[in-house]
Amino acid sequence: MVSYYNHPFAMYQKNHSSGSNLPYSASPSAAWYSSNYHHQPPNAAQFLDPDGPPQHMYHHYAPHMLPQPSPDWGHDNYTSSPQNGSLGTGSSGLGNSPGAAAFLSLNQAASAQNESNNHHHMNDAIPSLPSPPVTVHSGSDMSSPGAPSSSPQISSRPTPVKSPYEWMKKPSYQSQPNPGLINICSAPSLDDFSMEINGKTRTKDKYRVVYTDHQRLELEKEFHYTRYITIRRKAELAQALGLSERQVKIWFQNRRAKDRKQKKKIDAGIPISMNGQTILTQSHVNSSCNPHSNLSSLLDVKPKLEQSLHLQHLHQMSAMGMNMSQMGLHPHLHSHLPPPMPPTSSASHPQSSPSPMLMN
DNA sequence: TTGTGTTTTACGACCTCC
DNA sequence: GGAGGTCGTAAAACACAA
Repeated sequence: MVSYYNHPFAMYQKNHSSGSNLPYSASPSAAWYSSNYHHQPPNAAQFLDPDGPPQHMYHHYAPHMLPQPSPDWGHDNYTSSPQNGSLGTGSSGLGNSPGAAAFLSLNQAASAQNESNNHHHMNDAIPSLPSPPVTVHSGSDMSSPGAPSSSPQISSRPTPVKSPYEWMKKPSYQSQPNPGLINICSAPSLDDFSMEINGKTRTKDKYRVVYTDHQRLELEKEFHYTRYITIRRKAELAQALGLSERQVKIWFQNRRAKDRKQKKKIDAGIPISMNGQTILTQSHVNSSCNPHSNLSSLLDVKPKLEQSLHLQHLHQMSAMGMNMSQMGLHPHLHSHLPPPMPPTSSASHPQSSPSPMLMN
């Protein structure tokens, strides 16, 4: 079973083929293997100095300071109106497919990369975005404060679509009118939120909320910039997405865990396949210096185009010698070619590796 | 429709660091 | 002590086959 459903970049594409349990074959982990896995977590000082990370922190990650991908990169077109069901109906001239828009954005980014310099990828994109589910509580570290309303309509995901354009008709689960307003108006007080489940305190409203496609997209994009988000970026992202900082933090933790899990699968020799086509194996990981391996991260951006077309375009870009920078992606995705294999010890055995806060 | 498997949020336990 | 890390797990949400 292959499900791209939950992948923020593939949120519009449902793959109904069987053969793999992985949610997306060219997973972020794949991208990570090819570009990021050698990075170590920044230390505490880096996190704790939002305004002045050490110089090497910029080397590691500084989307605020580095040339940013074009704001078009998946934002303006198909994430422009995640709350009102107008996903993909933005200004893209490439049909109404959000994926197509996303893909177009990549190409636009390639040509407009210079223009994207000095732009913060989130700050550029987010302000124009509609309000995501609004955090109810002023505190930034509450549990699920930004959770969508308990309305089943809001919390349920979009109905799986059959037509490539079906998504245009059906509002996403998060595309209900003013979910944030619902949150604000109907959310119980903090004291009313907790309840006991098997002796554990959980939120009463929902055991867990389902993040909107837009939220996951932005989180995923941020994750591709860096596996370890800084305090500053965490706050920005939380505010931009209407999540609490705690939610952002936990999302990154879970995301890293997911990466490790997938890495273990790859290390175990379990190929990651898509549409019955094996596209990521240990050999792919080992050959991460291959230009195509950099492109593997782009496979996360699964547009609503036919995948073959998508892959074709990627290969075309590759053949044209287009690198990540030219496509407007974050420099460290391409400037730090990793060793053939990521240091498995650091990823899988935290006890045997330096703590993130040890890293300097 | 139902059962099963996977993924996604969220948390607790425990760790290190400052 | 508080921050954030990993690890393991619970349960909701979801996909898909029977």
